[in-house]
Amino acid sequence: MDLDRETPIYLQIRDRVVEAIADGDLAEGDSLPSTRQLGADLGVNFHTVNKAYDLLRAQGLIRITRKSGAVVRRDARSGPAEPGYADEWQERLRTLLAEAVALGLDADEVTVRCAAVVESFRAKAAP
Amino acid sequence: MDLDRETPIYLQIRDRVVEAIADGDLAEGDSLPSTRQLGADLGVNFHTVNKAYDLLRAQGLIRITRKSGAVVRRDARSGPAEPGYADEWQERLRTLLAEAVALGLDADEVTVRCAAVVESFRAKAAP
Amino acid sequence: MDLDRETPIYLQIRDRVVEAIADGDLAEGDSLPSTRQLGADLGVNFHTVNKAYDLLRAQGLIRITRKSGAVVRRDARSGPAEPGYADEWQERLRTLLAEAVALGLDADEVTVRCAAVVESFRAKAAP
Amino acid sequence: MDLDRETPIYLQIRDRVVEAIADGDLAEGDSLPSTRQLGADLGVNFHTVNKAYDLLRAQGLIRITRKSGAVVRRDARSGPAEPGYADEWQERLRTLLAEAVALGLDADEVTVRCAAVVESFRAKAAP
DNA sequence: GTGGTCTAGACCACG
DNA sequence: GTGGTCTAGACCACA
Repeated sequence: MDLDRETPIYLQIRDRVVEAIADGDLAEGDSLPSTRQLGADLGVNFHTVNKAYDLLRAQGLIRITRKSGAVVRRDARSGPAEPGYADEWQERLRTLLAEAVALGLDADEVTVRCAAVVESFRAKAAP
Repeated sequence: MDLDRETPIYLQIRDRVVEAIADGDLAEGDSLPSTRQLGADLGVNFHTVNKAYDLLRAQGLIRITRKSGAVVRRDARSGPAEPGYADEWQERLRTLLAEAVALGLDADEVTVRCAAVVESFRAKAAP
Repeated sequence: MDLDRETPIYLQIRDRVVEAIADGDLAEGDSLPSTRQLGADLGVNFHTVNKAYDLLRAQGLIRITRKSGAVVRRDARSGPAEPGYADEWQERLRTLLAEAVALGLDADEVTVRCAAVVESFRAKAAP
Repeated sequence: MDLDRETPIYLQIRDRVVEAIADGDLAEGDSLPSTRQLGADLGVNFHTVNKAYDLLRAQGLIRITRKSGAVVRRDARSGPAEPGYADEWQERLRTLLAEAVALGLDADEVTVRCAAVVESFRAKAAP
């Protein structure tokens, strides 16, 4: 977690969890650390962790119970995405790719890098 | 331009300009509307447009002169990206793709959509 | 800070911070006053201070977080400059030195004064 | 003259003239092109050139008469600078050098580059 | 309590 | 007529 980055900490935490799920490091049913625990580990306020978990819950990636804390609710194998999500997501993808293209990244280079990222998820999640 | 969105207006404006450049709708040398003009068109304060333009200038995409206003300084054909940019960009790409994968978008589906977006840029910019 | 000067206030603020870093009065990790605080101290609007800090961030000299405000991110000891920066900078140096020479400052005098300034940075930063 | 630069055109014109004097390309008594002529050559309004000449006159580098137009009034050999000028100039020098140092240019490197610029003036002006 | 965003209006610099 | 600067005040996001 890079405390001196422009993206808010709670978003960074969410992003790391999301990537861990995509990587297969976190699978359906796995428990996340308690907010206080993770907050202590990262050196941030547990409210900040709370906010990140809240976001993940809102997206349906985890569920939060008083008893067992935060648990991964879905991963890459848990079934297809919600209808409509893909299109909304592609809008954001389009914005991100446009930036790279406009700034001079070759179209082929962009494709290659997309493929590389996807492969990194596939490779780690498959076995 | 969606004023009721969570992303700041000035970022939305920047994103639209970046996409227009990637699409080829804006090419090197083209003029952008004046800040006051675009502000009036969008129903936002010209300072907000100013901030968007300032960001675009900081990224090297446009140049701003008092005389001719904002002019596109580089497009997809203007030469390679800054060294190091691609890697920084890929970090953000990884985060975005991870979200899709975690939420159940098939890896192949992700690849296909990346390719589709890239092609849309290539198709419009090429001819 | 001279409010009745031709150089914009926000640039004067930036310059003072840059000089403080070069002098070693501000070192990596040091905090800058909050924008509202410094604004009040200087008798200027906090937006003006904000603009100065924004410039410093764009140059990589400080980082800004909502929590801890503005913090010095690099000083003279933080490693080499960006490639290409030195040449761009030398262009500006050439313009400034040319003025002194044209107005009758002896070439030796110019050299001596350059050395004196550099030494003042070295002396204060070294111990 | 770089029309798409952040520095105002009239300042760029002034800077080029100042450098030409420091370089010895323009010597005391030499004539500058008429404002309309130079404006046409550079593709800018002659009022803009006028403003540049006005600045040069204010600094005492040229004199302007209706009859002979703008003429170089002093160059590097025309005698010592005005008292007090050197100190005011050094303030600006300090700001510029501080930036380089803060951004990681080595103190020795700065000294070397200062010397290189001074030498370039000496070499061209001497013979 | 910190910075971020947005609005609003004034005046100036540039060309 | 263009952008640049500065002021001012409001509300929100973050920690």
